[in-house]
Amino acid sequence: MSKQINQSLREWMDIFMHRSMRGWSQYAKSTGLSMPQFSILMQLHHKGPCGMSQISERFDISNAAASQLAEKLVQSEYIERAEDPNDRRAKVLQLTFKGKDLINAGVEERYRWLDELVKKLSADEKSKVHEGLSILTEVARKMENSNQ
Amino acid sequence: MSKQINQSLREWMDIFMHRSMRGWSQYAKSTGLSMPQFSILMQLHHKGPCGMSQISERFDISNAAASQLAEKLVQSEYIERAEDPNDRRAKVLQLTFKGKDLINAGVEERYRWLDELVKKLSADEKSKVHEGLSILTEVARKMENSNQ
DNA sequence: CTTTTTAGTTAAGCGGGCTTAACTTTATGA
DNA sequence: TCATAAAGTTAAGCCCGCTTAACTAAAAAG
Repeated sequence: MSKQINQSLREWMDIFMHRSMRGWSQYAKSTGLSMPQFSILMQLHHKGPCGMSQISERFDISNAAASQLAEKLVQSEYIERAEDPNDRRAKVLQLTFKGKDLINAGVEERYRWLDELVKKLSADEKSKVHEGLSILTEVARKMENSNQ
Repeated sequence: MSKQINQSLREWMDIFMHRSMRGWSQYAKSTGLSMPQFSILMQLHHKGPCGMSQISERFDISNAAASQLAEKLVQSEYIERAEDPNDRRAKVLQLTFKGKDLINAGVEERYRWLDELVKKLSADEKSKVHEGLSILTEVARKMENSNQ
């Protein structure tokens, strides 16, 4: 049994990860942004506003590199860089509307692929998939939160 | 019902994609390879041996760029570049043992995270997850194959 | 059997990401 | 309060990926 579930998780991961990584990098390319720049937008989308140092930690680059990347994103109006009211040394980075639109369009594209999948399922299959995924998602979320 | 399943697919995608993309890019970095180089290894891992032109098509870069990237991977012994016996203009790129090891280690790392997840599930939950994922994987595989 | 097309390589040059080093400004602590 | 640490910025310089252009060699087409 434990063998079986591991097997199905692995197959699923191989297919889905490859597919979606390809999708994201193609989308990033189509926007004209480099992967590092695009990844910062994704990070802000996923985790919300943060400071410059969180970016450099998250991507394991120097503060200088983070600052330069952020500068470009500010120039192209995908993010906003404001002074942190609690610490005037620090900055708060967050997506502008333009930035949010860009990411959301990418997310939608990915969703569309999922929708195609769902269309091919019977009602019974849908409910089984739903059940399985809900379980997985919930436990994954718990793990993410407890790990930090 | 269709609403529900879409919802669960989306939540799941948001969490898992973010997590695994972060994992892969950190792993790529830890190997000392650039993302473009690493992606070529992933592609060969996923789809098997192929020619230079398939690489340039897949990543939407020029033949020249593909050739240069491949050259570096050959130099560092992650791939092998041989003449195609059926067409002496063409080359066949494939992973060496060293290249396979590198990718497999990354895959294993990702699997380990999944295993952590599975540990937190009850027997009943495991079987439900297994059932749902098997359905999804199968339909996804069919779609991949029919799309090309 | 020539002509054209296809697969790949090589070199020059551009632009981007990253690092280190030097600097400014603000917060913290002895 | 004065020294030190922390958050960001800026500039110089390196490496890398990518493109275009010029090329070789082999296959396909006429």
